[in-house]
Amino acid sequence: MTDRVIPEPQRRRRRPTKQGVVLSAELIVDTAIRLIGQHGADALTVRRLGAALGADPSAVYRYFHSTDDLLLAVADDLIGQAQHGWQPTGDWRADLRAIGLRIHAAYQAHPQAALLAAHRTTGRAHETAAVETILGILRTAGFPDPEAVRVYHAFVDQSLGFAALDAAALALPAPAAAADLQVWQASYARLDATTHPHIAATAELLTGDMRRSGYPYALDLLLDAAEARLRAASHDAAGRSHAAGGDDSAGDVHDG
Amino acid sequence: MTDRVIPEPQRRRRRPTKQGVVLSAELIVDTAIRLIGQHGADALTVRRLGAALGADPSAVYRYFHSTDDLLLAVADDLIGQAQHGWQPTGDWRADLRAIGLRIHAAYQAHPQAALLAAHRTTGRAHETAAVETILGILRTAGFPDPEAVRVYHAFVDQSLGFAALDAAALALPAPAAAADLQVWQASYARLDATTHPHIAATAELLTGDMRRSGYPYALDLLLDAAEARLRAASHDAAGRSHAAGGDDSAGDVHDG
DNA sequence: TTCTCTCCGTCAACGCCGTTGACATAGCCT
DNA sequence: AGGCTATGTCAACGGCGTTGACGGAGAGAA
Repeated sequence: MTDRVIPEPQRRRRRPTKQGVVLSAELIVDTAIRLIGQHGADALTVRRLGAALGADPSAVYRYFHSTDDLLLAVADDLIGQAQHGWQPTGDWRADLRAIGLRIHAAYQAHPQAALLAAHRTTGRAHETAAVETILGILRTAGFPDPEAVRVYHAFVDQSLGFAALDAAALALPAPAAAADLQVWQASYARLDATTHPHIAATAELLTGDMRRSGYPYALDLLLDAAEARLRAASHDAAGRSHAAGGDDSAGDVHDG
Repeated sequence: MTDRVIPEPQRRRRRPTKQGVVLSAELIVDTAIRLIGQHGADALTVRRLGAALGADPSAVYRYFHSTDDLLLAVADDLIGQAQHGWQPTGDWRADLRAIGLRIHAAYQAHPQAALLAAHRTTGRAHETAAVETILGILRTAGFPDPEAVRVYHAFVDQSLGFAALDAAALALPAPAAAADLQVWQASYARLDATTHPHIAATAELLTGDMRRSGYPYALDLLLDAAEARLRAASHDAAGRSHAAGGDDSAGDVHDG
């Protein structure tokens, strides 16, 4: 059997399962998300999903080609969730910060799906809308196009990178997650000060900080640097009509 | 059987397998990395690993408690590869930049393994050495401890996040990778200028920039911002003994 | 209403997987 | 030379994703 899936809009017959449930792709996706949220990432198996649905596990294959296909469908929901209800304020820095935090939060909410989604380019409506929004914020703020594109790239990939990293931590099987957390308290907090003086000196700060995501701070650093480059670019443009463009590192803010 | 593992340094008897191979933790890790690199992340199963080693699959459990334990060893090995042969120059910014690029490069060299390993905290020798080195660079440069820890966290997670993201792109099956790349040229380059004006205006720059990793640029932004905060902190410390600190976060540096 | 077609839920089975208990033997220490 | 035990091997368990075959149920046509 090469393919037992019929696209959702073409479905006509809805037949209840033995336990009286009427299946649909949406119901299966929702149930999968609920399963992951309630019992952890490793709770998502086709057999358990079938049980949670009140259907034979193999019925899922009438709606999705594979578990990967199902997870991508879950992921597709995510992109929309990150943008849902957002409104621009006109302050480019505040807007970018809000978008970054929303992306991060949306992926944290469904880490298992985030792991698959973070590194794919879909080209679908939600994604292109986000790209357009972010680019628009940067260009309207006054970033020259080449710089806007570079900042866009850094911003998006940093957001997705952190999202995937933090999601991966959340998506770990329970014992592995516990082990990772223990490492900081059990291992790093007890390293010898003679062999690891810097860790020993900051152990308490470290264990406190590593509990949290490093993303908000890293995001602020990125926005700091972008703002500095924006100022340098506009000073350049205002002060001189002939060339003197911001070089690679934009090191010098040669103005008052 | 609760535990059949004996720590590597305490091993005395080395007994060849039926096929004449003398096992060791190092050999198993190397074989695992080779397996992953040759046949993808899914190729790492205990049974296949045993076959590749020329040993019974269960022999692996004489060296690692579980596959997760083995994976942590793989992760630490990658960290070790990144640090191998590196020497500090004394210039904190150049040193951090070099370390970041090395981490990124080491993971790119084994993208399939990087996907599995990038988000784990191992607490093992190579990892603690790297943490100690990076913290040392920051504290020696003059970052106050709380700031040093935050910058460390942002720096490391940024490196690992980008490494994982870029590794994922490299590790995609060939057709999927081609599809992802095509999206930028086929989909984004042809979006309607009326619905997506910013994308349309920068399409050429976008397709050019998205080919490359955004990490080097993002790293420079992070170092820019860190340098600015370092300067602000030392000016504060030098110019004023009473408080008046930087507004944003980093409020109290009641140290020194 | 009845007939027909085919969708789709179900069952059973396949071949993987990680892991573990029991066993045997080879290598080291005395 | 002999014993201890570390360590490689074997067999088995329960779980996994997936698929082929089947039959009952729903919808449209007459």
